Amino acid sequence: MSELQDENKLVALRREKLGKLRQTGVAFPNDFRRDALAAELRARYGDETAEALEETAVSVKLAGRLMGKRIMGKASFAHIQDMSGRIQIFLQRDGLAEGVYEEFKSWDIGDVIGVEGTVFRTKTGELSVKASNIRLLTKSLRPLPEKFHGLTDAETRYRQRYLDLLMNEESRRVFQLRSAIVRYIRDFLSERGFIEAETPMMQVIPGGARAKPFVTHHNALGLDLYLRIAPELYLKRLVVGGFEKVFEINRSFRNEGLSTRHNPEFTMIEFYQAYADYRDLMDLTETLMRGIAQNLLGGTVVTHQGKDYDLGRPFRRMTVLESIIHYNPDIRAEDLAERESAAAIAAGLGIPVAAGDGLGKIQTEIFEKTVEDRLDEPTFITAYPAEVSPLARRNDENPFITDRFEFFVGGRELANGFSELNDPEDQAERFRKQVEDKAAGDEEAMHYDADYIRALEYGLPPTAGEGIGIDRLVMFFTDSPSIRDVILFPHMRPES
RNA sequence: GGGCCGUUAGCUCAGUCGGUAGAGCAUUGCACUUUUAAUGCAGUGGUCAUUGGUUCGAAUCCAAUACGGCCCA
Repeated sequence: MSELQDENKLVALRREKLGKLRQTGVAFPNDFRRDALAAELRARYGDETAEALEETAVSVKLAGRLMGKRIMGKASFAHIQDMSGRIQIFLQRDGLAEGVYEEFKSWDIGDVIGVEGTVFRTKTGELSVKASNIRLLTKSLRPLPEKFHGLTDAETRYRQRYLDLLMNEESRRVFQLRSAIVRYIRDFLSERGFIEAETPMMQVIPGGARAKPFVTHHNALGLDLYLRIAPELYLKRLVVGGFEKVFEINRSFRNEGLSTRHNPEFTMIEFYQAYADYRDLMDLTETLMRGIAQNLLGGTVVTHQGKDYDLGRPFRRMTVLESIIHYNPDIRAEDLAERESAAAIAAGLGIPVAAGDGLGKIQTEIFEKTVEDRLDEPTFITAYPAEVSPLARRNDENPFITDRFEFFVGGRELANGFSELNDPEDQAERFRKQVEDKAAGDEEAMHYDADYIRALEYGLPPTAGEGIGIDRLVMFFTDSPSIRDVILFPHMRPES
């Protein structure tokens, strides 16, 4: 059976129409130029009366996709949608050149058309364009989803995002807001003197995070390479090189499962500032979060999954240990201070404790299990154990912990920052510990990065750095329950 | 990786106790010069995810597989 016969009849019919277009001229013309967008017309003429519009009779050229068609004999209404939104067009047989109206009647919903006409207001008050000329610019062969219910099937929305964007205003809003958030962050840092950098995504030694990497292969070099799990170590090399304020917004890759919070490739911003510490970055983070809300959402209150979060109030700050005790009134500080008693608490919570796990690791796991998802209000958690923070600077008073924070809101970690470890000998020691862990079977443990140590030996100025998960940040600000709703093309298993 | 749920027309969805497959929208034809989920009349459209099993008979019951969703790890 040929592909054509096999095809849906709706498609076959449209393909026939395309065949006729090919015979009569250029089937896919690209000589139409528009001079207006739907939303611009609404903004400029939305408040003008029908009489005023009729008097000025403003001429416009619009282009967009035909999204609705109402034919009433010798007159028709239709809606076209462009990147700014929709607007109605009105056509009368006698207002168009000979035969054009009949052509229009044969066009299909989904076709891309160009319209010339004048702005007016209909009897029912809708701002519209009365067409004086109309052209088919791109024939659409496949029928769009239904006009009223639209496209709701999650799988189709993710696999065929173009349909989702075409049909769902909410989806357009999410990705427009995502773009605005990224731009805001870029401007925010640029205004503060940060330089934007692009560091390798293919790395010989994957570093900067605890995660399993993807492996790829370079044929000419005969070399396995890893897709980066974080840009961190390269950005700090740039600080060594004198880029004292530097940032990067781009993809990292982690070879782990998929969920509503994890996509194998995800976008992070990391930024580093010399002569600053983790407290400076907490302040900066607070300013940034508040700024996004105020500038892009119009106020400091963010609604996420049915709850309101006021980013206008100062964010709560507490240490890992304080938070454990706060959320677990039955756990005593003394019991968290010794490995043995802490391990007993962990065991009681069903957390598996390995022989090699130190007190810091155990504390962190108790924190993750009993506190993280309850950190609803915007909160900085500080004082993470050095054991779980192999790149962070130790606290001056208490070397067991680091000068580090994570930022949580809505029960999710959005950011991780710390004063950077710039002692090359301590860093080398911690890499060696990671290598031991890796040898003992910890697949997420870090590699020893000798070049990074060499860079530190030249001297990394005292620096603070931070990473923010852009996808999760966008989830929060766009009220999206799944990371797939904020990634244009989320990872899916191949079809069939 | 585990548990639960889903997959029926292009889209959104019904489908009772196992008895030859339904609606709305879209689409086709006709009518209609201010409609907006246009309207009226008449049509077309199906590998019921896939494979196997049970049965006289399977969209429906059973099993496996694929893909997806939610929850858990």
